[in-house]
Amino acid sequence: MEASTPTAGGGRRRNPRGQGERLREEILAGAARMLDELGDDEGLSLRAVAREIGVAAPSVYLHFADRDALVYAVLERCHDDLVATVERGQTAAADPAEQLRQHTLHHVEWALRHPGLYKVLHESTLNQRIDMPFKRDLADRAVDLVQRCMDAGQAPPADPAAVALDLRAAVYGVASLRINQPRFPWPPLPDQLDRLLTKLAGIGQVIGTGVADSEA
Amino acid sequence: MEASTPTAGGGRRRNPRGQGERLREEILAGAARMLDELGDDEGLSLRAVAREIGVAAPSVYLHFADRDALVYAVLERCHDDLVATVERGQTAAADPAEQLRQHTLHHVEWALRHPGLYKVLHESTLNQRIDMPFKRDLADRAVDLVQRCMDAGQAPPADPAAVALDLRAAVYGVASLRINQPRFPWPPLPDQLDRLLTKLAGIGQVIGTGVADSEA
DNA sequence: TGTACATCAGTGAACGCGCGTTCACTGATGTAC
DNA sequence: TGTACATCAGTGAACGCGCGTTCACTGATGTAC
Repeated sequence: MEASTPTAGGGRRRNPRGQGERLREEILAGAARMLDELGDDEGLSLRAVAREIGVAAPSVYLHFADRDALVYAVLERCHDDLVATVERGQTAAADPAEQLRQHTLHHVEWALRHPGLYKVLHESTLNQRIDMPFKRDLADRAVDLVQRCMDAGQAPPADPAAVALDLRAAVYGVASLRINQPRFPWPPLPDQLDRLLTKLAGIGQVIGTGVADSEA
Repeated sequence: MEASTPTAGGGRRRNPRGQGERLREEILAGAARMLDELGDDEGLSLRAVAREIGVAAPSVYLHFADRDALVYAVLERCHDDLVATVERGQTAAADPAEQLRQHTLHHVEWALRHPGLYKVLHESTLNQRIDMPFKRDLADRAVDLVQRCMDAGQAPPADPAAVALDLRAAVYGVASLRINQPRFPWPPLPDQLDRLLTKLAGIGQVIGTGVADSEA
């Protein structure tokens, strides 16, 4: 009922006093949308973002120091969303192995749902210019899950950091290849991920008997 | 002795009649150098390439229809070089398993030597715009090697295409992560690759006894 | 209740720049007669 | 041997464009007195 529609009729109403931060949100959302379409941070122009949300170009400077700061903010928020999605996806899982499975699956599914953003997050040249400490979050959670699989006897004992690292490389590789070569006839995702989990972490194998049983 | 130096003293001598193709080579080499430094095809400008090799910007059009055509040509040549390097690296190998090992190792080492080019080859948005059939070459060779490992009893029998696909994802993931996050303390490359070959393809395991022996 | 002032949320015009691409040209070298 | 012509390997100037960033500004809303 409150007529707070800011983008009614092509025009944009200025935010009320004290609500200047709303524009920040609009800029972030617009930039995220455009980055996801572009798949490359070099292609994103400040002016295009301003145009997209119906604001003058200099207005962006009210909230971001420069283009890099804007892209960084988008990526931080973007990574938070990825982590939240992965977390949500694994709450229903009964045991560590199933949690790791869901973690991996939801990670790649998020990537395929936001291919451009995933690319920018992991492959943009911004990575070389400045580092993004928030990225360690997801990596740390994966190490933790692998550790818990081992503790629960659902994965053979090994160095959890090394196993998680190999898993990370493979899972990222799967996501990135599918995004970058969308025309290639990739096999079903869950099967491939289960195969990788089994082979790289020993998930799904019966532990301690020497018998390797891999039934779908 | 022949004073054919084309870039002596800051100036560039026009190529002799019938040797117009030489400029094409210079453009390709210059563009490759710049792409390797940029790591992103969007950042490459035609004018910058021309400037780099000391030629007027319109001269590029004598050999390439537009910027995309230039980048495509660089990437094709670049992939050929990668394949040749990998091939050369595996000639000394005694058996298929060692060939696969060398193939993988030289692949990633080439990537780390030419990080920007590897990125552009696999991650540039040009991939979405046009496809690069020459890329299938390396993938096909990997499938072939896996098949031969299985035939030689150096890897457990399985679908070679699936095994090669998983290996490809993991190996690409390893290379790409190391390139995109150069500040991360990655473990030694050969160890990680051997681990992946063992786990994903079964290389280095004793076949047919049920005993999984993984000794370095 | 009035009014001067401060603050907030932006805007419009302008700057200098590098870009992709086009166009008509230049000048050296070969070739036909 | 001479000369007109064709070809080749480029070039210089210009076009229109979108970019990041700056600057002084505007106009609505709150606040002190």
